Amino acid sequence: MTTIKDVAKLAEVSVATVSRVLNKNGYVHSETEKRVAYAIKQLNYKPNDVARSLFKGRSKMIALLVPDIMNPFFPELARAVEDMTKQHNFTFVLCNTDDDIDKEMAYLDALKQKSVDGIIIVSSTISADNISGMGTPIVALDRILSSSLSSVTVNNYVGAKEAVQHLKAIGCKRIAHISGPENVSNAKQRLKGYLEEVQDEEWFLPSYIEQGEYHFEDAKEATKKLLTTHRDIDGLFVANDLMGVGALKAAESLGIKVPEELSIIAFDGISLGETTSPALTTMAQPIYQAGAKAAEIIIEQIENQHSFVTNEEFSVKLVERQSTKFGRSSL
Amino acid sequence: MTTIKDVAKLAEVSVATVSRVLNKNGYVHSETEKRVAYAIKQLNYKPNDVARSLFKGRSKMIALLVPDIMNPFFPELARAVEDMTKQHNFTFVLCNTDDDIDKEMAYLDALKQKSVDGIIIVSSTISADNISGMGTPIVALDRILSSSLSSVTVNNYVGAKEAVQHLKAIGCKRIAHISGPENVSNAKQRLKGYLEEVQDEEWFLPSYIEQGEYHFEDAKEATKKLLTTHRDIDGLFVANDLMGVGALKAAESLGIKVPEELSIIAFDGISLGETTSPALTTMAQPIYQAGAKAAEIIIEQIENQHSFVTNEEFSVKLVERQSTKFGRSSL
DNA sequence: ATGAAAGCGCTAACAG
DNA sequence: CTGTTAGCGCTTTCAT
Repeated sequence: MTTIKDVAKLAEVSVATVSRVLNKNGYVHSETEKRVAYAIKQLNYKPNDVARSLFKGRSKMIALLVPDIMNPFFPELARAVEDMTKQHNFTFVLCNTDDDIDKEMAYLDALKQKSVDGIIIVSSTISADNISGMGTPIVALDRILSSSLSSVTVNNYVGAKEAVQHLKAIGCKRIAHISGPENVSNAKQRLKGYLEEVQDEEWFLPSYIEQGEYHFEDAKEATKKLLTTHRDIDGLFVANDLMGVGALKAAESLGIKVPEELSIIAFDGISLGETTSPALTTMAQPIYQAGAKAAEIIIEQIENQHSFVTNEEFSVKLVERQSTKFGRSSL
Repeated sequence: MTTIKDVAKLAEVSVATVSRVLNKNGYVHSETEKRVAYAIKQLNYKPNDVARSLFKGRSKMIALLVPDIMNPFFPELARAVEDMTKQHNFTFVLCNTDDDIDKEMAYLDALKQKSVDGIIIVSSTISADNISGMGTPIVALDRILSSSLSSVTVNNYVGAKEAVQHLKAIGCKRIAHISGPENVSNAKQRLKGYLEEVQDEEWFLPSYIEQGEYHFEDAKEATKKLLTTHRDIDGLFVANDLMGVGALKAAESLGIKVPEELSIIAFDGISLGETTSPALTTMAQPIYQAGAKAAEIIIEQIENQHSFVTNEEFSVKLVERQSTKFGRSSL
């Protein structure tokens, strides 16, 4: 491995001078600089990041912790964070936590020991205590962890209301909800939005709500149960797209036609929703923008050494595909 | 930040002794050990990995480079690598390359500068020259890069043949192929397997092969083109599942019923194929096993400092779902 | 404009 | 069994 010493020797200067040209700071004669640059090229020298990190206490790394890398929502989000971090010359590290507090803490520890500069985290189990005194900038993404932490989210409550309003608008008379995990802030907000829209309807029953994890299979089972007990449901708002395709499958297996007999709308706007038949109507989040924004915030905090709490909330947008159909009121 | 010195001071020993109990090597009196352990707990001390890495020249990190994190195949693969590396106390780093040689080289450089211990790479652009003299163990996964490199793959050729044989067995008379990128080794093998099965059939035409990237949209377009020019095709072998769902969508948009009028079989066995209607028949790879095996190999190479070339090839298995249907011969 | 030297936190001889 | 010390490769005062 070639080190700064080798370069110094070849260029016949001290290591300090090499370091100066490497970091473009301090004075160095243009002649000397040329010699050093030449030596660097000659030896194909690359500075050792580890040594640099040790001295600086910083590593030029940013990590993203996500609960489930197999849910396509998170790769899309990760993609955005990756692009933005790379653009600012940070190395991007993606960590999968299974929404398991132990894994999360293990990662947080490991990352701290590696002098990671900033952490973006999607979590529902971490509390403010867990991260106080980390000494590393942290921003919450997709889910709110604590009011003392910067966050980037979408307006889940309003989006959920709009989803239900859409179902009403196309003529649905009995609207049910497959909700997400109760400990996840965005699932709670989506449920709240749903409730706000339906709780005063005379047809509403608490059993119109079926809960599941943010997984395909879970949603399939939940939907089957729901549709079996309530054959009169003609509209379904599902907490996210991954569950939405599960709901689609469940309806199919029960011989219920979507959208003719049942309209389904979900939430997220991931591309998975475009691959199904019928394609899934959804409240689309600006996923890429959200990820990019989180990255921007963390980079800002890192580079300016501050920690103002910023809370960014994007809004979601109805994307009509084939799983909802206008004119149902004529049934 | 609390360092080894703080612990030494509190325990009233030298830093060497603290280091000894930390690494459980060398002799240390059990009394002293207790004092040190107590001090460590007291201060909640965690050794600084950066300093450790600098000294050792190793970082306890393993990286996986994948071409497209948005293709669900890779998160599944990543999941396996992650589990296995974590199990051996390595930190796992996932990098997205877009199959772009510049990004790949940039990552390889960055990872080397961070003293990453081993790299698992899924690539079709990297050549042996690019990685010779990296000094870091590398293993190729999913795609073969060079005969001098350890690799973990599946038997694409045989799998492809079996896929076509399945279509024949259920009575397909005109079997076409949507192939993957021509520079990707597994796509080439799958194409070869297809050709081997069909080239001597009297109905075979070169235009029964349509090529595309490993993407949903690409496959959709390719399939539309294929099915529009050849209305007599009744069997379709698609290079991977992501493209397979694209093909499904294309057939739907042309009003061609799957599997009644057209049987479709793809390759990979990712869970995406279970979410569509009809669900996708596929040649399933042991994705998790392959990822885990690649991780095992790299860990072996790291821990035993050797670099025997190992080539592991798994076989694939037919998973019949709804996009292929028996009894087509009676048409 | 340049070099010498201290030190980031840790480990591994070496000496006792 | 324990402490002293020399680095790992780099950056940054502090001299000159």
